[in-house]
Amino acid sequence: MPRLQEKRAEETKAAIVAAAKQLFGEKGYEAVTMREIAKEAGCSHTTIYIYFKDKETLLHHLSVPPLEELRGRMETAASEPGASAVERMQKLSRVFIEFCLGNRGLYGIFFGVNSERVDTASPSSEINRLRLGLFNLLRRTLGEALGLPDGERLLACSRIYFYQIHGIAATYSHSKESADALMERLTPTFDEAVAVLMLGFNALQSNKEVGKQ
Amino acid sequence: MPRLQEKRAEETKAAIVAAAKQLFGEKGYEAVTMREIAKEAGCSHTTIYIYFKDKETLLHHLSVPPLEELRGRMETAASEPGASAVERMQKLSRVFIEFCLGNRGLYGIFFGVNSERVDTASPSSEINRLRLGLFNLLRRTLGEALGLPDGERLLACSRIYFYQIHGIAATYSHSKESADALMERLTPTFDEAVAVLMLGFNALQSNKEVGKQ
Amino acid sequence: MPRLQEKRAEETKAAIVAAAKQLFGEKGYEAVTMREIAKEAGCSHTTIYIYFKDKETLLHHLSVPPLEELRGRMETAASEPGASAVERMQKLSRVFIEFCLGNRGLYGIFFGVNSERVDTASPSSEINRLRLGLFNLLRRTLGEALGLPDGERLLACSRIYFYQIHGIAATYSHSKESADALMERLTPTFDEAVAVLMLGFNALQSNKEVGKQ
Amino acid sequence: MPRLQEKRAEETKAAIVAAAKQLFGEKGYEAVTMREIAKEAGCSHTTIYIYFKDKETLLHHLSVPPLEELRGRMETAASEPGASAVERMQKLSRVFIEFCLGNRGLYGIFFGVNSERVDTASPSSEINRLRLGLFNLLRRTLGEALGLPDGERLLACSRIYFYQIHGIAATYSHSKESADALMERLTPTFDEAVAVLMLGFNALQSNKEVGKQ
DNA sequence: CATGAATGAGGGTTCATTCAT
DNA sequence: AATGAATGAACCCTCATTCAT
Repeated sequence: MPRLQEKRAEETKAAIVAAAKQLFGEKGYEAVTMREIAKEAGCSHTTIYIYFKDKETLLHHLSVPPLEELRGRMETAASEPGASAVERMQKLSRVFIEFCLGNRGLYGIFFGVNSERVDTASPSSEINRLRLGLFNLLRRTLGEALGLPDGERLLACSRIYFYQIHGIAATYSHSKESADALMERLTPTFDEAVAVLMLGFNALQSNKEVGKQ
Repeated sequence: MPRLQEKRAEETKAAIVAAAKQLFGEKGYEAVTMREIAKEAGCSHTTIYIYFKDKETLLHHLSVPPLEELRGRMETAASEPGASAVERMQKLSRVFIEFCLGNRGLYGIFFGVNSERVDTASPSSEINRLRLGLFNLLRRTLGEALGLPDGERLLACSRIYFYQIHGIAATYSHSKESADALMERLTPTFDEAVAVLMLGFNALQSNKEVGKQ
Repeated sequence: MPRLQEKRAEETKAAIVAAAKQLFGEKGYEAVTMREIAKEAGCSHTTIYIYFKDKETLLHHLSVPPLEELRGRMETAASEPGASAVERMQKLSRVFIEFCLGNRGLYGIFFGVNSERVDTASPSSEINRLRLGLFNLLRRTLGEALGLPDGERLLACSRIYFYQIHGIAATYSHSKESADALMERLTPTFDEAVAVLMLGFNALQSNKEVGKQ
Repeated sequence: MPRLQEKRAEETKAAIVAAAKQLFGEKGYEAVTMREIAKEAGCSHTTIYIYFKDKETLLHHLSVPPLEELRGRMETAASEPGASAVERMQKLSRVFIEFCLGNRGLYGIFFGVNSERVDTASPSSEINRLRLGLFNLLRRTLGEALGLPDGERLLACSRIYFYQIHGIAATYSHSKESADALMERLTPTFDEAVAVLMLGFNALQSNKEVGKQ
């Protein structure tokens, strides 16, 4: 009954993942060394290679579950019943922002980086797939909220919307304040940002329709 | 006649700065080596150490002038006569975005960075001062455009505005497309983003005023 | 009933030896890892250490049987009835060459080696013994083929003969072609090499006898 | 006048080359580490990278000059006036063998290895070119000595000849005796080997001609 | 002023080997 | 008997930096 050993192994792996997550988050992918991660995880640096083929693989194993959880939470927020369009978008945005602030530096890895590796390998492309999925979810939800069909118009609005929440995350992703503190302090601002955008989108819409007449 | 030597020295220093600016801009701080900079500048890598204590110092000496130039250009844009409020903000934003995309790697340094080093050294704080200056310029201009007095209200709007343009810069700061190509392709979107925000701000204003009545 | 266990153990050991033999043969000693051997043998890499103190020991335990088999086959070839002297030597050589090419990496270990380790351990000396045995077999057979008594003369001829077949083996021991392919393509050349040597030995003999007269 | 520095640099480089030559020779390419070489050369291991891009480059820079010198010496031997065919071949062979024994382990690198890298890069291919050049020189000289035209016949003879001298080199390339000692002790045998081959080639020739009649 | 030479610290990764189960 | 977990030593290589000229 090698249960005990198995458990130990999973603990080690978890410790590695946790350490890597924290360090990547704090200092960025490149700046973190395998040895640092190992020390933080309380094991030898070679042990990491038992569980992860290399540094990049570690990163990706680290990135996928959180991103999938984020997707789940965003989907929930997007389909919340009995909420106005604006409220839904605000919830969606809060979920996204909170995730980014809770994962700090990792965030930079998810949404920055790697333009040059998009095409190369599979691990990276899985992240890209997830990224794209998030963006599509955003677009769909925004389309419903604005009553816009798929198309250039909606795409442009989605981009603008994405810039906004991406900008929020980016702005605070290096702050020393905790995610909780930031959320508490700034949620009104974030909500207002969403409200402003929605108002603006609608106003633009009206203008154009008026223009058409 | 030490004039000649002095001049030569100035030239060398300028070459180093230019090379570093370009390379940091293209590839980011970490990815550039001192030897690369030296080769691009046409001197030995040891020469760099004559003018700059170390790599980081070089970076900071390098960051200030572009940021100051940016400030200048933004100020010009902000005070352009005979332009509507929206147009002024759009110009301002384009200047900012173009700068960020044209300086890629540098951009990450100006607006990302270094929570842990903000307090350490002085050069960093100069960057912070400049950063703050830019934000104030933005706020002032936006205040004028919206007819808002200084205060919480304007601050919130400025933040939201900043998120937007920061998000734009962040989104494309890792793209492989050239700054020019990106600007050509996306300027309409960027302008629209500004327009949407302005519409939204105004709409919010009206709502509130209506609410007050 | 420890019989069953013992049998299982024998099987495992045999599997390890077989795997190691194949892999060392294919890729050479250094290029093969213990884990590779274990995987090929269908056991854990730690199991290997139950049967063999370390990698080197495994190598030596591995080397002896093939060499003994080679000796057996060479003896058979040497005493083939109803064959001319030249044919016997050709057969003998083919057996040797085929063995070397079929065992590639191993070959280098048998005949290359390790000047610095010859004296260290005993296992090596067993290999040396076998090596010597092979050489003696060669000499004896050649002596019969040439009608030469033991002595300096025969020794010199044997050496020359050995250089030839050793050279053949060495030449192709790094080729990527399979042993079979090489044998098919080059057997005529190898046979001719032997024929040339035998003709040469005989001619030399005649010359000397003529000289004596 | 940086002459002094230049001189120092060349000394260092020479020391590295010498150390690498010795160590590669003693222990083989793979078994030698850059740090070992550096220690032997009396410098830091990073210094090696100033002069040589990487380990393989070092090897090749190390291999080419000796091989070219060998070629020169073999050409001289091949064209020695007033020598019989056999004598010329003997001289040629002695030069080759002496070189191999004098360069021990390096020899294994020149004439063993790297079938798999023949196609990859340039450095390796330069060695291959040299190797081929030597073989062609051998073939040409042997053709003249035997009065054979270019063709399959000569090619087969050349191969057999090459096996012989390659076998000699291989046989003693791991011996602990010095090159000089070996040459002194075994030159008669080597010469005889050549003589036997030449006799054999000629005899074979006669046989065939007789057969044709 | 400017440079080539030289280095130490450290990067990711591999591997034979040991330990606890 | 057999295994998975874990490790330390070592490998090749890079880089910012210093020293002597």
